[in-house]
Amino acid sequence: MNRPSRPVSMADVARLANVSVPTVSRVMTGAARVSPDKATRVEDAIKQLGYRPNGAARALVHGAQNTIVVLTGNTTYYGYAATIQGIEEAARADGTMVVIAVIESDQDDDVQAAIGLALSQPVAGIIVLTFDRPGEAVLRHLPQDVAVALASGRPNATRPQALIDEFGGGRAATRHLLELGHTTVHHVSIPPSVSGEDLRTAGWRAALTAAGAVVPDVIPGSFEARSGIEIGRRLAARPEVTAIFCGNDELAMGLIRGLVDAGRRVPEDVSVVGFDDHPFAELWSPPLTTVVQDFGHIGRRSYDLLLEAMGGDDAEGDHVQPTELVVRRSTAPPR
Amino acid sequence: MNRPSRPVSMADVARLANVSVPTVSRVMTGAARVSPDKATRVEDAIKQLGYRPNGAARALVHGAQNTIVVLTGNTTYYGYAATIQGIEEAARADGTMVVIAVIESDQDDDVQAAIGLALSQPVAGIIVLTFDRPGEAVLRHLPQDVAVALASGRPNATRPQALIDEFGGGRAATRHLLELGHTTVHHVSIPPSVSGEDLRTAGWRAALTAAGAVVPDVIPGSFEARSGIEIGRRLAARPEVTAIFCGNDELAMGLIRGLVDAGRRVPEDVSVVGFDDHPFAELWSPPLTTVVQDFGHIGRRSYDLLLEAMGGDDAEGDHVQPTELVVRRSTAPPR
DNA sequence: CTGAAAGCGCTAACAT
DNA sequence: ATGTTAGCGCTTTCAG
Repeated sequence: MNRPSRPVSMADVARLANVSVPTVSRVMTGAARVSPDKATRVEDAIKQLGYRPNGAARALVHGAQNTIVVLTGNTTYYGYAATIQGIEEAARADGTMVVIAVIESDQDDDVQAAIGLALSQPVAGIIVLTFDRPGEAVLRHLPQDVAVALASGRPNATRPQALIDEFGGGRAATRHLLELGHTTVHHVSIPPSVSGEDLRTAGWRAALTAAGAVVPDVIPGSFEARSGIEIGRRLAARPEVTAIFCGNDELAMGLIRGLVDAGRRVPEDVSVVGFDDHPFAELWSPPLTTVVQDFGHIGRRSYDLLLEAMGGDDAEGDHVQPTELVVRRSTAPPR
Repeated sequence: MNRPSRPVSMADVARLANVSVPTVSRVMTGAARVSPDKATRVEDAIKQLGYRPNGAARALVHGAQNTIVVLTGNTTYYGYAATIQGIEEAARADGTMVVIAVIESDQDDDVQAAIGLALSQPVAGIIVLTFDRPGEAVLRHLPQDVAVALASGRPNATRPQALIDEFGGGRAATRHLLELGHTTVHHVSIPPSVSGEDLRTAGWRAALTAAGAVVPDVIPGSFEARSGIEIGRRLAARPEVTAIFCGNDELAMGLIRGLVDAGRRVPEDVSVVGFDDHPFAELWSPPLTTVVQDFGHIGRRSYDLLLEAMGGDDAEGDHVQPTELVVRRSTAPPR
């Protein structure tokens, strides 16, 4: 494996093809016409030397145009992974590279370190996934002089964002349960991204209030199924709990698991609704009623918004992506 | 949102601090001592101007040292996401940026385009996730003059790689089923990364052969649960099928779903083993017996190997990560 | 300890 | 059409 003495530069190509460096550049970029004769010589030389342009040099000349950074939470969570996949698809179609920077802490110095590292790259713009606390922390530390777009569930007045209608989703889920005849709906929440309440929870509360139903205490959960299991076991002991709306599908699936383990039947004894339409939601037993959101679309959309922002348009492209309730078999009227 | 006229450069800082540009550089990098007086002035100026170093310029000077590229398949698959997470953690601890380039096609031109784009970045090295066909295609197109490490399931003589013992895992899963008393074990395979057989399948075959058991035809599946469901429904009609080893957990969970839908009980009628230990495997009903692999470890390990390769060490660091069978409740002796 | 000068690889502007 | 010159922002000599 002979590691190279020195990478092949444009000058090497020029020398071999017997032309000037700018001519090679013109052949590469197609910025100006080159005589067919020289063009061929250049192309041969490029092939022969295995020349690849140096992105750093290009970026130096006209400020990076083809790399963006995605600031995200733990990418093994389905929502992040799927959103990033959407961003990546859009970017790839555009010839843009995507740098992933994971930020798992909301400590100021961690966040600042990550941002600093990301911005020290030749970067054209940033997409922040603000689905959680670290995401929100990033927003507080982002310099003003970079193009930014958000993919998020919480409206933010100051940045263009691809927004999921979390409020509407939470409300729809709750209404569905109410319409089935449940007197009230309990709620297991995901950790809020800012202090206070996340919007899924707010939608739940609004639906309950509008219907004049009792609003039970929120049961705080994590993002993970494991916490759902435990909560399910606990709730199984409370016969008055007949309908539960969970902040995400992992929680809901875990909850069902815990409920069933403890002897409750779903949906006969307890109805459960999730949020996200995780790939496994449909395969769960029972198949999970949930709020569908198109993460891929959100990702692609946030990329488009970033492009606009990079173009200097101050178009506050608030675009709210509607959610849709999918009724499967984890919900039924109370007995 | 006043987008800046021009980004702040080191020269701006130097001017404001009344020092020369190299002095600012020295303060930033700590490459040489600077008088405390000037150092303070420089630091103040940096803060005041919100100066951030330009990575492209740095990369131009001494060839990118702090960005690596990960070439991967669809990142919404758990295995990829978890491996990438491992790489990212190791890289972050090291102050290295990670560029994700997704390659979903194994068409030569798609692969080449993606590689070209990735390498036009100022990149120090590449990690290729060769769990699938596109991953293997990448290997054929990778230039010789970049540092490369692989995270994969199939040994490759020419590159350092963090290797999962897929063969051993497949064999262990099959043996387990045989030891329970099943006369043979059927196999639903994931798509092989190269023509021929993947190593999970090979391990299955070896275990069967060693035990003198009949080797049934391989049932080809995809990576997704959906295909498992369909196969499960079909297999439910064959009472002689009492034990099935699936190429991954998604397939296994779908398979169980299909089996149960069609009236077969798991594990009473049919035992099922998966591969990967997907986060949901444990939560499935019944909890899935599976082969655990530590993707995070593989990711971190491949990063270390890349570092060695970048250091010029030709250490063919073949490191085989053992797999471990976890027996849960989806397997039992045949009736 | 510090500034001046040179150069990383490329592209844009200017002359031919 | 093509070569020459300059310059992107930074680091690294090299003087002093």
